[in-house]
Amino acid sequence: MSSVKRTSRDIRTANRYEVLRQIIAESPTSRQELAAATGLSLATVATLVGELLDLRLITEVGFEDSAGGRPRGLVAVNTSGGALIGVDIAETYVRVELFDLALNVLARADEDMRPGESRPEQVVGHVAAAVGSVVTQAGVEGARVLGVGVSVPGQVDREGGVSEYAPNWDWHDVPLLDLLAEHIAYPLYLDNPLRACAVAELWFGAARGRGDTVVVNLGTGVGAGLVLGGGLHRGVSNSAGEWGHTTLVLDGRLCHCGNHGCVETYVGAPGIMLHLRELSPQSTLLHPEDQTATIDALARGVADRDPVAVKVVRDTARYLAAGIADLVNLLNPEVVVLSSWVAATLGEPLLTEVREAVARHALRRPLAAAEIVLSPIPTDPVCLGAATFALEGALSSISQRPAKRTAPTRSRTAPLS
Amino acid sequence: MSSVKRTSRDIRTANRYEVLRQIIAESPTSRQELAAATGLSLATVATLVGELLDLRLITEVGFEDSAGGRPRGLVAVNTSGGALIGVDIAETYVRVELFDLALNVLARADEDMRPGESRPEQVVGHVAAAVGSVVTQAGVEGARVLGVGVSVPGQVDREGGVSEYAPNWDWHDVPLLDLLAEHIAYPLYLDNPLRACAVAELWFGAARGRGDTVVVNLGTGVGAGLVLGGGLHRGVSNSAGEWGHTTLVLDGRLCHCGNHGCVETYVGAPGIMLHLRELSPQSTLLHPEDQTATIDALARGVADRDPVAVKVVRDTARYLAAGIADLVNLLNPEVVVLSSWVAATLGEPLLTEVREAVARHALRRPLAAAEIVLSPIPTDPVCLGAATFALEGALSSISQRPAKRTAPTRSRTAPLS
DNA sequence: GGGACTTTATAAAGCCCCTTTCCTAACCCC
DNA sequence: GGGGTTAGGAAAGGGGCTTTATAAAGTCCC
Repeated sequence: MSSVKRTSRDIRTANRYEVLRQIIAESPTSRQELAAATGLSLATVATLVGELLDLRLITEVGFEDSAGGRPRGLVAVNTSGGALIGVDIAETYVRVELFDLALNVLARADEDMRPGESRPEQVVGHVAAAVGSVVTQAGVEGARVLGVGVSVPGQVDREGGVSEYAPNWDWHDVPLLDLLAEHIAYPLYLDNPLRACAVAELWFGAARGRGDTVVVNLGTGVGAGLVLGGGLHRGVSNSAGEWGHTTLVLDGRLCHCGNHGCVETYVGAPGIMLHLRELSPQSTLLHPEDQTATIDALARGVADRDPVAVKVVRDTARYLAAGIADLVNLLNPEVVVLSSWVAATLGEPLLTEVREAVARHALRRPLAAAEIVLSPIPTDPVCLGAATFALEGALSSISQRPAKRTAPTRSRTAPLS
Repeated sequence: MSSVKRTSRDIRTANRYEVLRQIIAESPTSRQELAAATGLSLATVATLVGELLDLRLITEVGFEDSAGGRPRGLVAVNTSGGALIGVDIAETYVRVELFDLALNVLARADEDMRPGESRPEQVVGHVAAAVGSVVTQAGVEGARVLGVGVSVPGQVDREGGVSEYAPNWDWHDVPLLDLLAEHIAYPLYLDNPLRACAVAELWFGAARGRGDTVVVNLGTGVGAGLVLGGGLHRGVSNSAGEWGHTTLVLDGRLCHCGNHGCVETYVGAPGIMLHLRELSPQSTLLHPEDQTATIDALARGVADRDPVAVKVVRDTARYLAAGIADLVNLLNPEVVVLSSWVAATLGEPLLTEVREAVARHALRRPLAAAEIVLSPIPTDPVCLGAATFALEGALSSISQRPAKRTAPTRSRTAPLS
């Protein structure tokens, strides 16, 4: 057989996700509202809510006022019913956040990594320390940590928990989860930041309750997470979404991937800095060794109508829009989300320019269907997405039958005669 | 709710497709083989085979020799159990093919359209004439025609049967199926050639039994059909796959879509001709008014090691490969199929060059997973795909309960107290 | 030629989903 | 406190798939 075997169980899992998503999004809510929002029958919603109650993921929190008639029972996320941890391993830092079940950040730990620290053991050490730290800070008991999602750049084998290739450290087939498991006792889940951001948007962001979505990630690196058909599109070897190395300019700038003119070299933070330097080598906006400071300065510059800043952002938006228009034509998504720190920092001015430029490039019909937005997620989307992987893991590992409290009542009748 | 609601019925439909696909692919086959090939249980396969037998789509054709044990019953496509018609409406011609249920071509009719003939009524007239012709030629009774699939270029609303936008004739919102229904009494299905080719590959070609596939269409126009997650990816407004207008060269050749440097202007037949003319304006390969003749001549030229032809094909392959590499990185498919007449005509030499050039551009991991092949479909893939839409339509409209042909033979034993 | 063994195909039963229907519970208002 | 109204749960029903049992149809061998 070819593609994954679909079974009725997948429907159940998807519905369970959907209901929980809805509850998290709108926290005191009633079964009626859930049924309306998900399109499921009241009975199904009731059983799913029952499951989630049994798992202590949600609790009953009173009743709605009624104007004649039995009042609706309200359920809400049981914020103290568990904790989820998201780990964002990046090139220069490790960030770990601990969330309650409403996905509020309860604790955060950042560890900087010096340029030399590229051995897996060193990275694992930082992660373990930070995870220990957030658990202590938040004061949760270990037993309540439902899982730890880990995001590591590059190519990932999620089932095996292996970082197959991490370009920044030249890792090859590092069994990251096994190494982490020696220090961390909670269930571990591995994936990469592109997919973490995408799943964060799917659960809590601009893709929630919408159709096909492209999550465009603008950070130091660039990539796209694809939410197609209601779920993450992973491709056949879990490496879909490598959009950063799409050729944008034939024979353009040299990229570290070896090709020329990749999207990433124009709209990634280093590419933006390069453009700024080319335009105005002496610009006060430029902080040569600090991407974050430079992008921050650019954003302020745009607000102050600094012509250089405006031009840099506009040019960046045009490059970006050329790429996004191609995505819109190819995939015909309902939503395109601009995510990650560069997008968050440059914000509305970037968005406006991108919208205009995409409108000039894309075909009419797919364009009409596509809405381009900034990510509405206020915190670090990678940590949030990583934690979401842990949440999904915890939810999908419910398979034990409800235990059917059958006393041993001579179940199988003896053969009569 | 957002994306399509999935129900257990969809599973059944998918399984029915899968079983029939398998039977068509390997025609006398047994239930055992089907179960092994599809991963379904024997019982499920048996019921599905029963359904297909009831529908007269397949028949029992004897038994396998056995070496001890009951021999396996063999089933095969019931070629004479029905006919399917595929209609390929293109810019300059209408081609109609009539297929038996094994998807062999039984009859074909081509109608040329003069440049002036762009009114929907004129096109509909040609289609109706050609459909009538193939039915007569093949000598099938009308009642045995299960459906007619129609492919029309551009943007299509398949539910409504409307051609929302056809660039070559500047059609807007033409209710094509309604117009056709006045002349054609069979069930009608509408879509566009990109998706027709993709679905042809999914059922009968390189995507059968494989994972995610990109079908790259090289004809006068260029586009991509996406087979993701075991089914056609349509996007949110059924216009996914518009890959021909992806920007390949910033500020490159002007495209009729209004942009510059679209893939289509380089690897579509007119683009290839333009390149040939630029390289060698007096080339004997060039047939200024005839795309087909020129591409044929190019193919022969490559076989004869004509340096101009070789260079044109190599350059075309490089442009094409740059685009394909981006698709491979973005979608991480298992298969990339080169389809349509330009790909079929240029054949192996093009494929070889494309493979090499993609290998230079794509990232290692997605590249390793992707196999690039020529379409193995020997006939017109658009007609075949269109007919496949009709087949899918006929199959999915089975909802009537099997009627339980219980002769009153007291089958159910009376309760023996 | 008839048992023994093997293999296939169908029937029955069980489990998992989801939905519809019915009924009780809970609340408002008069 | 009763009538009207709405919520929520239990039961029944329908569709799907699988496992297990049984019937059917062969081969092989004595």
